[in-house]
Amino acid sequence: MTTRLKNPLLEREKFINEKSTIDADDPRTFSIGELSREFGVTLRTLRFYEDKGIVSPQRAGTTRIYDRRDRARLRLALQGKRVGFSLVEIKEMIDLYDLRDGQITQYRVAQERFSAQIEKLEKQKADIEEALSDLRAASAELDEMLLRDQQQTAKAS
Amino acid sequence: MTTRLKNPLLEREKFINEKSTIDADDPRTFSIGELSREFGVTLRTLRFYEDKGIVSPQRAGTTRIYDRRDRARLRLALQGKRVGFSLVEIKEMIDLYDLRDGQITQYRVAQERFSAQIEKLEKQKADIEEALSDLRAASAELDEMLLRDQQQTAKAS
DNA sequence: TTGCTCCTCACGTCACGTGAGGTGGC
DNA sequence: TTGCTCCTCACGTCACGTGAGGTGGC
Repeated sequence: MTTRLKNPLLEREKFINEKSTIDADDPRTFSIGELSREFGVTLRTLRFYEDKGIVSPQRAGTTRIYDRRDRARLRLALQGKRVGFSLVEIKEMIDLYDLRDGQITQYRVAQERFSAQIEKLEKQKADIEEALSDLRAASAELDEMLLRDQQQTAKAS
Repeated sequence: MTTRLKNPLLEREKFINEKSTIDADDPRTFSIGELSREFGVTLRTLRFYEDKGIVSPQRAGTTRIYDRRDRARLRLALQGKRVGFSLVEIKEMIDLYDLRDGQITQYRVAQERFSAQIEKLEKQKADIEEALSDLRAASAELDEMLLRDQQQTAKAS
């Protein structure tokens, strides 16, 4: 039997403050407003993520009741977003992770996604660097023109 | 009187091949398909840009006829896009430039837009760098887990 | 007749923002 | 009664992509 696997994104909590421990059996529940405040997202975002199948809160009448699992999935989703995954990609990975059968294929899939995303980000970074050098050059040329223009004006007077 | 001003983005032709000279009085015209091929954009893009007021071709019946001015504006727009300006920002700047009254305030406005955009891009670049280091760390942790997992399996057998 | 180029709707995408209009319990 | 929190539509945003269905001249 393989050991119980942990998701590295779940384990790393540099960006989202979390005081309580992670325990899937904790019966605590949360309102939409509580999660909204805790994670700094709007109510609309939480409802949108429900529409996309990322969270699936219970209902008390029409009011949503989120449990620890919803909260954990939300946390993963937001960390996935930070590194540029789409909500569809995020849902696929979280669902896979939620199966928790510790299959090595799960690692492999995650590794492939991570590598592909790293490549995408590197490409974006290179594009931005190109754009920056273009803009800086254009800006410098504007400065020069302004200068030349002022010199001409001075000479003419 | 001030000297005739040139737009630095217009003068720099590193990315878009341009064999002919720039002459606003040139009577040459272009079909949508010609411009599409020349600039590597779809017909839809050209029609969309017309909708946004970036180009405004004549018509022969229903068929669009683009002139040199449309072509010059399209070129500027695509260069603006490369450095991350929105179509609205692009239109504003091109319209300003098209007035060609050589006002120093025009430089100033352009300079401010350029600086603001440089800051935006630097921010984006920093965000991507953070995302990359997060992803790389997560990826490395995944590798370690896989390794530990395999060692455990080996020990158990 | 076929092929090519052109046209106009108009809905879809992505991740929500932003009202409008209404409910429920303290 | 007021205030707060919650709800469901549903359209808007951004820059197009992607058909559907049709026209016009070689």
